[in-house]
Amino acid sequence: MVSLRYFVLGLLAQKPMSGYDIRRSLKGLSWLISSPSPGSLYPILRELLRDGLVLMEVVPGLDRPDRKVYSITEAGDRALRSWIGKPIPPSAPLKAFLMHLLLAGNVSSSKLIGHLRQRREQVGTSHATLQEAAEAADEDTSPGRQLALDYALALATAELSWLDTILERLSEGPLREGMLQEASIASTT
Amino acid sequence: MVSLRYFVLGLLAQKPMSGYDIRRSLKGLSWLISSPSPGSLYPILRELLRDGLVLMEVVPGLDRPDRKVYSITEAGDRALRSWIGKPIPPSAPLKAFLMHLLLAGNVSSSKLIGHLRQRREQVGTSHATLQEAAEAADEDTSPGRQLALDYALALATAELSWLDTILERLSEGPLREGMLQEASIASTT
DNA sequence: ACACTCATGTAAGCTGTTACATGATTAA
DNA sequence: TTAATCATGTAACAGCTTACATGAGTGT
Repeated sequence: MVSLRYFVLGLLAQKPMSGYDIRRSLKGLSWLISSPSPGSLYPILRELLRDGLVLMEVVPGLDRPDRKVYSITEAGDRALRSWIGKPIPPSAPLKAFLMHLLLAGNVSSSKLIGHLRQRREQVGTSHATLQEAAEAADEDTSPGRQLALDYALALATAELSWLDTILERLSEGPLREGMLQEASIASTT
Repeated sequence: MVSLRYFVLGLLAQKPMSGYDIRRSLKGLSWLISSPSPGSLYPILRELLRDGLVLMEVVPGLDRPDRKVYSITEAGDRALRSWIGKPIPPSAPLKAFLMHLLLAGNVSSSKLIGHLRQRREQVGTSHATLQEAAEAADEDTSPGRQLALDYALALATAELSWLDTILERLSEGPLREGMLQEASIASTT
């Protein structure tokens, strides 16, 4: 469900690329996702091709190996948009959400806001749960547990505040330059 | 490497339990880890038994099904401590780190501090990377990418500040009651 | 001579998941 | 009688990873 598959499709939606190009692209996003090994990327490309979501063209390389350049099809575009529209399960790791954001931000601002709102709710719920657990903790609670709880609570609080800030700004108007860097810096310095 | 395996072992180090008990215990920690399905838990117990890290005793239940109660062995205790002592790879998800913290906090405060310091370094590095990426962003950077970057940056900043606060407090003295709740609240309200 | 980048792939394994299967006891 | 709790497990699959394999060209 995290699906590198769709993330790759999202990259191909921007421009046609070979497997190697994709790996380089993904390395540039290493702050977000650990670059997939060829062992996962190439099979994914074959599946996308098999399912008709991409086309493949062999571009002979002069002085270098041939490249298989993949480009997205209309069906692929539909599949991508449908995937972006789908809600993200609360259990999904943060990275899955960031990947969704990244793709949604390139496609539809209303879907983007929808995702942010949904995330705000999910984090709000888990924040409440954490706070209950923290309040229920007493001197019998193990130190490790107390630490872990406080850690998780601090992060949930920060995430919540970031989401609220961004949602407020987005409700005032569309995404503009300079709107973002300030959000994180202001809320944390 | 995340290893539910060792987390289960850590639970058994506190008191002997049956598979069912463990599942209940883990449900109580659902804010930390999604309770493993029986499909992953029972095979793990069999492995631990096979490797001599736990013992198993069948406790016949009157009026209810028999229970297989597992208890940790000396070898299991050694394996657990050795695991807790191992550094956590930077690529590990946050949850893996929290699990480590939780176990380490119950075992050795020096190892706990070691883990926190190591995490501080790792988050510091990724924070620096994120900040570089954020500074390199210009008006050509896609909105999705800007958002995702800022999101990740805000979280890394919050995590860093929590870690610094806790490490400072721990350097002044051992973990005491009331030391924690304040940490997250102070840094976020 | 050695290592690195370009470029593609396969095989085996790890760590988990979902869904299924079984069967007794207790509460609504 | 229907559902929930107690208690154990299997089978199949998902989504990766690591390590291996191949081969040309370029730089030191």
